[in-house]
Order: sequence, then C-alpha cells, then structure tokens
Amino acid sequence: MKLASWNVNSIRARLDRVVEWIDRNRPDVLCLQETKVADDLFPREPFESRGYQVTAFGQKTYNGVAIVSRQPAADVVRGLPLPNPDPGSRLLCATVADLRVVNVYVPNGRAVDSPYFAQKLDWLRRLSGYLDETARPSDAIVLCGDFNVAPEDRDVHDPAAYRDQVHCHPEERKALAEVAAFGLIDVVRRHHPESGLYSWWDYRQGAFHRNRGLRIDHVWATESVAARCSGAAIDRDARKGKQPSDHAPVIAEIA
DNA sequence: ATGGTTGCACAGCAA
Repeated sequence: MKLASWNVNSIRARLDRVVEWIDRNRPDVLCLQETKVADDLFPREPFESRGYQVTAFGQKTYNGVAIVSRQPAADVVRGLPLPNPDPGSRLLCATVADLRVVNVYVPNGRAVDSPYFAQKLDWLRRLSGYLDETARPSDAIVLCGDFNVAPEDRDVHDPAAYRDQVHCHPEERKALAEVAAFGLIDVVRRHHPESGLYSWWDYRQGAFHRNRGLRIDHVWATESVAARCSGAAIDRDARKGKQPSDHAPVIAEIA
C-alpha cells in the first residue's frame, strides 16, 4: 500500500490541490496535519466520492490531523490520553488494514527560550510514553506526520545558521531519538541517505526556489513494516505552483 | 537588516 503524510496548512485552503494530488498519486492512506478545521466543517465529500473515508480530529483555526484511507479506520484514538489531555488536536491513531497508523503534528516550539519549546519537549516525551504503554516494537506501526524536528544536520540547508535553534536543538533531537528508540526507522532516510532532501520550505524570500529547507516531516516504521517498504520519497513537485502548502508530502510504499 | 509570506478571520497571532 501507498501511505503518505502531508502538512497541508489548512485543508480548506488546500482542498483543490490535495484532491488533485490524490487523483494523481492514488494513496491508500493519507495522513494530514494542520487541517485547521473543526470536524463538522471538514470537507469530506471530495474524498468520500473518490472512495476514501475521512477520520478527522480537528479544531478551529489551529492544528488538526486527519487520516484519509481507502480501507476502514478501526480503533481510532484522538489525542494523547488523560490525565493531561492535549488542548491541541495533534495526535490521531487508527488501524488501517494491518497497520497501526499514528499521525502526529508535533508542537512547533517557536523559540528555544520560549515556554512553547519546553511544551514541545514535554509533548515528545509523552509520545514516547504513549508508545511504550500502548504498543510493542514487534507491532506493525507507522508513525508519521510533521515532527517539527530536523533529526540531523544533513536534514538542514544551513546547519551553522540553525545550530541550537528550534527544529535542530540538541534537546529536541534527543527527545525525538527517544521516540525512535521505541523501535522506529526513518524510511525515507533508509532509501535516501543524501543531504539536500527537505519537506518544508519557508514561504518567504524564495526559500523553495533556492532549496533552503528543512526535513521535518517524517514517516517512521517499526522494523517489520520497514522491511516491507520498497521505497520512500518526498514529493517536492507538490510544493511547486500556485498556492502550495509550505510542506511537501512524504510517501512510503509498503508491500 | 529582525525583514519576508501565508492562513484564519477580520487584528494580530502562529507558523
């Protein structure tokens, strides 16, 4: 099956482009982030008329995640669990076919010296805890989404400029490495070790044209799934043209 | 140089 993850920066603003992308790429599962819409206003019809079902966990204005899938989504979980529920809609889990899909929109963190950065670290630690408590490394799991972290310097167009900055700070890289330590593999990196591969480019100053980007969107899989993964890629072309999202889709082909 | 662009929602914040 083809699984993709895409931060669309508003599903309503991006609907035509997302639908066109689906028609062209025919994914079996499409995980969306930053849908920025309450569930009752999610534009379901274009997906349902194409044979997909939409499982949404959104909110007005900010955040929001959704799983668009050909096959039914079972055992849906919305949000990191109690006793400290996340006020933002940032985590959506569902079982599709034999895969446990965990779709996340990790907090941005804004700036390393801001309280939002501490909340980002806390959120990543809670994600680690959630995986440890609810899943096993031998399960067939895909963790994908906008992680808002560039794991290594080869994921950054200008590592010197980003050194110790948000998206690249050692503390968030460490927190993300703890998530990976559950037993998850970066499937894009497994197939593409080269630098210069990014998933997000700022809207400003021609960043995309100059390929000044960051690889902050990821598809990670447990070993049993990674072993079935015949290829993975970032669809850079989806960042081109009129009114794009600032992120490109990340795609994995899983047997 | 602290700029610049986009989305939401209609001012100013978040990214």
